[in-house]
Amino acid sequence: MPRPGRNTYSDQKPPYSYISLTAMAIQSSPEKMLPLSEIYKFIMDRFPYYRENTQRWQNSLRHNLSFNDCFIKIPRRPDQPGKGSFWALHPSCGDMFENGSFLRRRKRFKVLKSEHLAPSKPADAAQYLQQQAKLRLSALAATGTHLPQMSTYNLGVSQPSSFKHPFAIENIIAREYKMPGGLAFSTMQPVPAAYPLPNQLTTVGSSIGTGWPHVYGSGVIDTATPISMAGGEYGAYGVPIKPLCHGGQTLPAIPVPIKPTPAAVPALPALPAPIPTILSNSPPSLSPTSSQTATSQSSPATPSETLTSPAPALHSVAVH
DNA sequence: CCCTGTTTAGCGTCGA
DNA sequence: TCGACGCTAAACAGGG
Repeated sequence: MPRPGRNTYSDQKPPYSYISLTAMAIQSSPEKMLPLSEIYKFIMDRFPYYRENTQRWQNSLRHNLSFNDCFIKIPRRPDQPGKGSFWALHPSCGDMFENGSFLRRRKRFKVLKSEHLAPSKPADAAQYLQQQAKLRLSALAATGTHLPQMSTYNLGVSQPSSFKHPFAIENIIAREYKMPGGLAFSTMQPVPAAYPLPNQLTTVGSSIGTGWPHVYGSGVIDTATPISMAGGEYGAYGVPIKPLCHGGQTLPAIPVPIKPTPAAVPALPALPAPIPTILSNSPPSLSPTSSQTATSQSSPATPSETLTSPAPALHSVAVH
């Protein structure tokens, strides 16, 4: 199979499904939620391949957002003009890619139908979620807790502030992005968070999310290309082959899913559920399974089994 | 009008 | 072989 050039994959389809690409984009944002346009932007900035045929893949991507329960829609606040809603990852979509392949999930993520804890009606669900979020936020504020970059969902969960979600920008793109010491995100953020957190942290990922410098174009990527992880040079994009979405129970900041799913409020209530930590800490031993470069199709080039993640996210409903 | 979002359908690939 | 999953196309509705 053709091995993509060293510096560019512009003509090669990245070894990631739209679901994983979308998840990456969402997770790269400080708020853990992005409007559709920003998701497009993220993907196009990062993967030259997707700068073409936009009509095609964007349609597919939209399809995925609507079709997959792992994505939840978060409405804009009235004072936030703009088109479309924000999209976030469902709290329990954690181990979708546990098998290490980002082309094919082991199971499709589906929201649990009989979530006894959750309200039955969508409307109630949204309200419920909002309440939950409020509670957590206020609790957080009260304790002066430093929001560990992730989300309020991590609250209650014994999680060290150093926790880094697999989708965390650190894991995803940190490789080639040398964040200029805590670049403030605020000023460059084109789209205000739907539900800004009190402590909108500005750690690493901050500068990336939406207004991040065109890293790719800036040469950071093409020149770097240092990583040789499974799948080969895709590391150049800084896309973590492994750490991506696995067990992380991260969440969009204060999501208020408006998905028309009847019982669309699964995991949230179960917040205090322990998360299969590990992942984040999983040694960066992205074993260079090298062998073959992922060519989108055919072989997912299962990039490494290194991320031994014993516990298959329990509460994540990988029903299907 | 364009973008966003939903839904349906068909086809190819992969894994059990 | 079959079911699940992913990709693509397309139609349609609603909103800015």
